[in-house]
Amino acid sequence: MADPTTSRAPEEAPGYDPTSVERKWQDRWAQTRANTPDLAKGGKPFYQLMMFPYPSAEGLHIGNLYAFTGNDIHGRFQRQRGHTVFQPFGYDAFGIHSENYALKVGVHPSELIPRNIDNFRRQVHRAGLMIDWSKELSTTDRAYYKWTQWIFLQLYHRGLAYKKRASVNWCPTDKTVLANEQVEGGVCERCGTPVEQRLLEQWFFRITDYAPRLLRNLDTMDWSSSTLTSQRNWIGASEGARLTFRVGDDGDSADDIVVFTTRPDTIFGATYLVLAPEHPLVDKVTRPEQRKAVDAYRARSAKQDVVARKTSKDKTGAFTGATAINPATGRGVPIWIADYVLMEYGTGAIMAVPGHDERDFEFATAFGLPIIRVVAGADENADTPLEAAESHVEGARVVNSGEFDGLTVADANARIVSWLGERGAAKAVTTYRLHDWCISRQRYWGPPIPIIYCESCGTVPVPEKDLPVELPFVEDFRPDDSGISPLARHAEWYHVPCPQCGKQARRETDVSDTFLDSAWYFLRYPSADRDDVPFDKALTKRWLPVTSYIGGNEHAVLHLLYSRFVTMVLHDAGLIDFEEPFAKFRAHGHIIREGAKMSKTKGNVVTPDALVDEWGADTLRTYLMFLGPYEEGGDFRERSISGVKRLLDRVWASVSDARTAGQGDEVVMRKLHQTIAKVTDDIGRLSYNTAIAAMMEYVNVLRGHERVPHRAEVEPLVQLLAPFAPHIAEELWETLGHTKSVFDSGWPEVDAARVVEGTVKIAVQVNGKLRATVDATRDAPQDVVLQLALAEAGVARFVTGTPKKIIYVAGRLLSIVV
RNA sequence: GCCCGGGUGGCGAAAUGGUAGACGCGGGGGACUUAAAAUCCCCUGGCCGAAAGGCCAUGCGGGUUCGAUUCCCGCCUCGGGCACCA
Repeated sequence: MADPTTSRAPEEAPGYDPTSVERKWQDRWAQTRANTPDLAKGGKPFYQLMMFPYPSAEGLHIGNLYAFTGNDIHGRFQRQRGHTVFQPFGYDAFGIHSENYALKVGVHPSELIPRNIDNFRRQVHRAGLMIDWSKELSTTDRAYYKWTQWIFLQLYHRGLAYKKRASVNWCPTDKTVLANEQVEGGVCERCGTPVEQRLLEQWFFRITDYAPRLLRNLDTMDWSSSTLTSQRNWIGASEGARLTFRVGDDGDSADDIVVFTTRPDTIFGATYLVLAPEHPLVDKVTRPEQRKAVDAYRARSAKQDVVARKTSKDKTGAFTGATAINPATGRGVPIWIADYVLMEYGTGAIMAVPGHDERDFEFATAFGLPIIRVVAGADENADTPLEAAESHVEGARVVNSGEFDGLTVADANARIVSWLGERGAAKAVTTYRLHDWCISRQRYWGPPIPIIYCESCGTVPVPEKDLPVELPFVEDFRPDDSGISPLARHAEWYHVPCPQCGKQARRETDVSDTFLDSAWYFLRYPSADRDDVPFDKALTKRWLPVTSYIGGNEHAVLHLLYSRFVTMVLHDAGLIDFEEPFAKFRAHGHIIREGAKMSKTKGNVVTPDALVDEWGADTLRTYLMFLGPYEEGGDFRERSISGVKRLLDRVWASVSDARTAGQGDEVVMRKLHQTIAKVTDDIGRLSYNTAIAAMMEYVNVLRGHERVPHRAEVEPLVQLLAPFAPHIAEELWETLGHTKSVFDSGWPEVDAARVVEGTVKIAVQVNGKLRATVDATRDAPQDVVLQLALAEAGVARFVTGTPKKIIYVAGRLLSIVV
């Protein structure tokens, strides 16, 4: 870009040069530690948290910058409003992403990650974010993951960490375990090979124990409603009942099959039972003559890959030869196995009601099992034939159900549960869809799980004093066919004396899930420079829970739920005094480009570096926020960035011109105070785009006449602009003769008296159509406005007789109905 | 299939019951300039009309209301998430 200063006459103020202004203020902020608040003493603590990024090799993505800027504006605004604002930054640098990238380029992650972090830090610095760099952290720091392991131990000691055999996603081509996020539509996201299931011993956290609380607290939390909804759906509570069916032709066996259902009212229509193929009772109930068929089916479904299971919903199954007694009808029903029943949900067994469940209907049709109607809609009766499963509830009544016939679904539900309950065959329960959190990763790049296995002592947690269990340097960290972490190949590390008996023992070789790293980083930040504690008690009390957290909704479930869970556990352990980590959470939208998602494969990625070079960080920041409503995202169109640059140029010019002291023009000052009111309100609710538009409007008024602006007209404008464009604001604030930072200058006050207009335009409608506007005082009485309105030819023309009705909204509109 | 968002000028958008299109981009015209850039000013939803003015218009169809982009009912469509959850 041409340097605008060269063409200027010497007596004119120098033009706006973003590069030098931004460098100057970034350096000054660093020198004066301007963004490092005194966490121990600063008044009105305000913890503004942004989601820390995974430091990819590609560098900062424009989407990262969009997220950070939205936080930064809110944080800077709060600071100007008088809060001590803590806005830290860090890196979520462990995990499969780094590892896979390292494998691809052949550089060890321990070398790659610091490099990436340096690049991220540089880019974040250039963006002018108000970061307290004294508390910077990376989850890969020894001083960080030591405490991640400590968190594991806290859960372990409270009985919330346990090991069990569970299936993992296995890619036979890459010979590696895949996280769920790496499986797209049943195939490996890297090579496209169908993913298989493998059974491995894995560590789990008992998050399901906390499901009711995780769900209940949502009702009173100040979070984006979309995020709350996602969490509710993910936890997925279902109200229903456990019903017990006794095995055997006449219910003589000692075995009970317990099913879960949300529709106990339909039990009279339960014509068969289905067990998940891996259900523990399958072996026991299967009759000898059916053994072969059952075993064959179980073998097949165990081997079946994920793709087949996800794409084909055809119903398959096998008959066990056994029957059980329906506790409501007293009749025998056959017991089948089928993979449409999932072992992980409910009890792993269902009562099938083919008349009123689509899946059961398909299965019953395929295998010729009886279908009975037990619910009838308003225009149906007990004998209306069923063409398909009918699941209606509202206005429906129970039929073919003995003494319960004629009851509504809701009534029948309650009555049947208590009726069966008296005989010990039913119990009302709530089932959750949430599963326990599998934290094991058979990988290299993560914090080793701090557990030691000893022949004599069994599973022994690593004593706290021995933390961290350091991640050793392993040259070849490629996962292999064994499904065992590469850490097992490091003999000196792997073999370790038992902390209890001192005998030769071996370490757990799994590392923990990256989501565990990020489930507590907000607790660490205020104490990030402390090595002796995970988080300082006093600082934590003062700074947590997080005051304001703004992040992407892609983390609506996992990260935010895990963070809540870990916080609750630490609360229950008496380590912190709050159980919800984020007092306020807002989900921001996503940025797309020219109507399409930005992605490397589409080749439409824009890089922040190039944009900062060309336009300056202030313009880029402000432009990103101007694109659209922050909570909905925006469409990046580079051509329109010039409008925002023009705003900054005009503000620069106005301040440079403003030499006159005094009151300021009345019309301009009124607009100024209206603008202050709007910008203040808009930033508070993250409506950044309209705040910027309001400032543009004000600048249009300010520069509308051929006149020299007064100081009083521009000074508050600089303060309003500061959160969006911090560098230029500091520079202009200094130009205006201030020695303190604009961020310590406060926030302009609205003078309410100046905001109100003397006369206003009042819209006049006839039968709902706008016919004229009239000028009147804000509080003019209806009669006066009506007279004015009728004097308008455009109104009189349409008002022929006496008006039927008149609606008057003072200061806004007059509506005449004829 | 289920859940959550959207659909408004040429484009990004604003207005959450009260003058639809603020603000910005793009486009057109003009001023300044030898010229260009920059800057500044004016115009810019569609149709009819010389003008005054009128009519139409917020995905589609209904409804409530003096008045609906906004609230209600039914659909179409795009984006995101989940998916045999009993």
